[in-house]
Amino acid sequence: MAEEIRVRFAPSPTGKVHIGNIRAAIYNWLYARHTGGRFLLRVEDTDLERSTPEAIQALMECMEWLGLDYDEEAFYQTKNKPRHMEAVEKLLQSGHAYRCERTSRDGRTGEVVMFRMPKEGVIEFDDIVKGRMAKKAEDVQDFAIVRSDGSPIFHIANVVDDIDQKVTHIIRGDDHVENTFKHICIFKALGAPVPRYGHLSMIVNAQGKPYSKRDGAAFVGEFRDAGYLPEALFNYLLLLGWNPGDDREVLSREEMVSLFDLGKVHVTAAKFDMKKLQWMNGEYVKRLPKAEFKAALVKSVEAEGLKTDGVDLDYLVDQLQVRTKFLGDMPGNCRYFFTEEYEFDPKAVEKRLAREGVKATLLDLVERFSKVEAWKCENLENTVKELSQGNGMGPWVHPIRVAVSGRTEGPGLFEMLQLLGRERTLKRLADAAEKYCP
RNA sequence: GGCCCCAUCGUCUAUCGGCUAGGACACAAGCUUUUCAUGCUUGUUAGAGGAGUUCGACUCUCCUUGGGGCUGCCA
Repeated sequence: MAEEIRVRFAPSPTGKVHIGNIRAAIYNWLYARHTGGRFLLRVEDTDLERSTPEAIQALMECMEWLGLDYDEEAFYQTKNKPRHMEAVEKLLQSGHAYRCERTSRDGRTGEVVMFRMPKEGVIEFDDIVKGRMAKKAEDVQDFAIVRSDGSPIFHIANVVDDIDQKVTHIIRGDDHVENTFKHICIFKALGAPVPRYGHLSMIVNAQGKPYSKRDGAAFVGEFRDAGYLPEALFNYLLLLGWNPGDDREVLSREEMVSLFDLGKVHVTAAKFDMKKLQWMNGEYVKRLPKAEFKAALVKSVEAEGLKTDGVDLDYLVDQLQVRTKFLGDMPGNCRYFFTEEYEFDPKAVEKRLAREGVKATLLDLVERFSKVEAWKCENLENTVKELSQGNGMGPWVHPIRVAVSGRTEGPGLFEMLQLLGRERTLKRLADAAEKYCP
């Protein structure tokens, strides 16, 4: 039987999950799901100040939001400290480590434990994404594995945890390549099998530097709060460094799992393109089941303390879904359907209402619309068509739109009027004529 | 400075020696049209530079240039 593949996502719970980090999680998850292996979570909570229960909670929420479910119980690094120290003891006894007086960068002096690097030979490994990697042992310095306060340092904790969690493939950020040469030596010194490695390129900004919060939204939570759909973020991040080999871009989770190939992940850094993410989100919003979109609409409306009574929501969804790029745009882009306290865009008023003759036009429309028998968009459209006599409906359509919605864009005008209903339409036309027209 | 890695449209990318270099985002134009979108059609834009290998190189090799990573008692 083939060895079971076990990968892990090992974030430090700092309260916010960076997109570069979550992309590593995505690739790990996909690799595990594709190969039928296990995706493990290890919380590297050794930084006691930042590792609060709230931070861990936030991390878990981000993973759940993206559908990154993990197998087995979450592993907490702090709980494995005895094992870290056991390993250190073993290294000390075998001569792979030694105690040493040292002064740290920030001026602390004390006795630390150093790992002894081999002094000759070549350390090499086959990186699943970067290919053959090699480095002369002499180019890697000895490094500390236990602080002067007795606490284990990342390098030893990381390796011991990977051994204890039986991790077979370590898929992590590019910034760890240099560490890998060190870690391989630790695995060997401990007599443990060296796992396979795959190093992921970084997500960078327009300047080619690592993408950070200075460049825009950089944490998963920010995208969630901005109204991005988890599947859209997931899909976009996946495409940033991998593709199925054909022109498909919008992929279902099943397709992703079956097509994903770690060996085809790109070596080069990828620039984060918010515009394309936005497009991707629009694709997912369009594909959302109507019921789901409707639920989001209702939720957003009620969140503002408004009621959805009296509005044909299903018909509104038909009109709205195709022109909504972010669920977060609601209810802003359709607020006027649910309240009489909708805002008027000053520019729209200026251009479409505050003109000579518009008042008469609107009042005339009130007259004509009130005679329409069935309040259906076709009938309303016919009414205006009669007025325009085939010369274009602009002179009527634009003022009506601004009068009833306060804005210049939105669903088809007559669909909009149908949704608003006769009473509200007539009142809004009359009120706007009074309030904004000369 | 030292070590490691990388290099196709503005961006994400296809190409695994045969290329009139394809797709997507963005941008522009057109169609549809009452607006904004959607949808459809079309267009502009790419192989960093130089050697070599080869019948043939974007694809392989080397150099140069440019970019990035690492060089902690951070992870």
